[in-house]
Amino acid sequence: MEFKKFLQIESEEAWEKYIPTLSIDSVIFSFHQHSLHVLLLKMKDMDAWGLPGGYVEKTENVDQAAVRILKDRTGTENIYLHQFHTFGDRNRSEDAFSEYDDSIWYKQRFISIGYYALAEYSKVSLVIDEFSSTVEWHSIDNLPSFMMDHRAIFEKALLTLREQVNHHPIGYNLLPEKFTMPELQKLYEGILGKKLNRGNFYRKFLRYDILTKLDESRKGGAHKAPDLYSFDLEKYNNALKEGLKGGW
Amino acid sequence: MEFKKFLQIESEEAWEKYIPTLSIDSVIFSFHQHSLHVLLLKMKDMDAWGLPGGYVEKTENVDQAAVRILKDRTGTENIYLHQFHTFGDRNRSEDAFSEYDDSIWYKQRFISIGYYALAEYSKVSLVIDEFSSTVEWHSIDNLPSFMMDHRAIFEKALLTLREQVNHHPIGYNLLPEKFTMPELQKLYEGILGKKLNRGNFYRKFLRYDILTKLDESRKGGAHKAPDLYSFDLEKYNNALKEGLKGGW
DNA sequence: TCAAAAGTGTTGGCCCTACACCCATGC
DNA sequence: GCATGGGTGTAGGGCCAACACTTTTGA
Repeated sequence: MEFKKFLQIESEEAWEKYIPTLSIDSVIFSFHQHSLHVLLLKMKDMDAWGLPGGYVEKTENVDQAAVRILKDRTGTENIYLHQFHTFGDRNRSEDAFSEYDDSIWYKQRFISIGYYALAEYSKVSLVIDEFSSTVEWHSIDNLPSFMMDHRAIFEKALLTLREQVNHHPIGYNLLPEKFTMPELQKLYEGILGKKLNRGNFYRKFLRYDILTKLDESRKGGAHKAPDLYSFDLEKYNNALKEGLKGGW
Repeated sequence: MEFKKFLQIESEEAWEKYIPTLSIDSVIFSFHQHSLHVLLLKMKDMDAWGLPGGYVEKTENVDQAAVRILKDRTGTENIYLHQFHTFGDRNRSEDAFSEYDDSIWYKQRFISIGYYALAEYSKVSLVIDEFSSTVEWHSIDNLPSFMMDHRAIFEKALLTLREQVNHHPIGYNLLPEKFTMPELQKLYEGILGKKLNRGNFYRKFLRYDILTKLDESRKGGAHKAPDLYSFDLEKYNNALKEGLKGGW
């Protein structure tokens, strides 16, 4: 019963500090081991996994709250963050905390503002919170079962990412400073959920004229060593204003 | 002072009925007289104009609330409605109702969920509410000054419309059943904020293969009578799933 | 030397741009 | 008939898919 007691105490503080009825859920993406990953927490007294989230302090902007929550979980606030949808169905959180008293903060009806974040894998150090027993990256090709409507929130985030891939600096924020064409292509295939033609992808991206080819290649792997590239940030940002041309 | 008294009474009801801190603002678009219009209200004791809005009842879904609010203002609930952004800056509503007591409902800090609506002009009959002195369509090329952050909310709605023009049934919902190519083009030019080449627009849209050419033309105007078209709803919806191809 | 991955060449088709031309209508 | 706007023709270029070929690497 120790955890229940803890929740009771936290609950009292929450009513003082936060805007009621309102929460934030973050879908934090990263890219490593050839695939897109999403950050998930396992709650201490639940079987299912959930997205990292939090609440909005009475005196802070909603966007600031999202940054704060993200920093608490990843140790860094220098992460690309974008609001994508607000989830307001009446019953979306009603089955959680069913064994608790109705007056507990966590048992409210929450309207949740969804943010997606694009994190560079190597720069993130995962931080666990008091509510969770585990915090882990999960490949989006192999996800566990989610609590409440978090599956739908994740799906909506991925769909939004897909729609915005030509207008937002998605490649830049998910890849390390230096990367190869095959890595970039894998990232795009993960976001779009389909295979792309290798040669055509290669040339299409070069045609955008937003990459700098470096005088190095990725040694160490088997087979031919691929060239390394980085983004030309000025050209990249200019191109994104108009949107990268052509569909996927 | 009659209006102030009225607000006091409404305020007490509001605390009972609605989720606190949360509001909805709607950007209702229509198309007529060759240009995009947006529905605006003038508050009774303010100079500036505002977007129609409302609050979420404690027992309804947020999406349902948006439909209800829209119906109250337009007399119909058969309107395309889409959530586009949530506005949560701490100070966004702080200068409104400054001469009222802090305990009044309307003086809370509101986080507002923005919806855009696409209304067919001829099917809407404007309904005024008790807070407003005027309700009017305004051409987006000639807008008055707005209250609070409603200008930013409108801009964000228009930008979203622009980004989603290939994925959402925007033409279908803003035009009457039968329309001409020049009308369709004007609509697109209004949304995109730029002129398009006539002949190329014409052929590009025909190539989508989502229009039915009718055996009629729009008589009565000067010059050559343009052909009338309507959307082939089945083909249209299929095409939108993948998104209409090509940029603007 | 061989398989596999990376880089590059090639070809035909489609769409886009730009501009030009014809057609229909009200004045 | 003439100005105006609507419908259509056309030539050039760019992008794209598909596929094949060459190069580089580790085993």
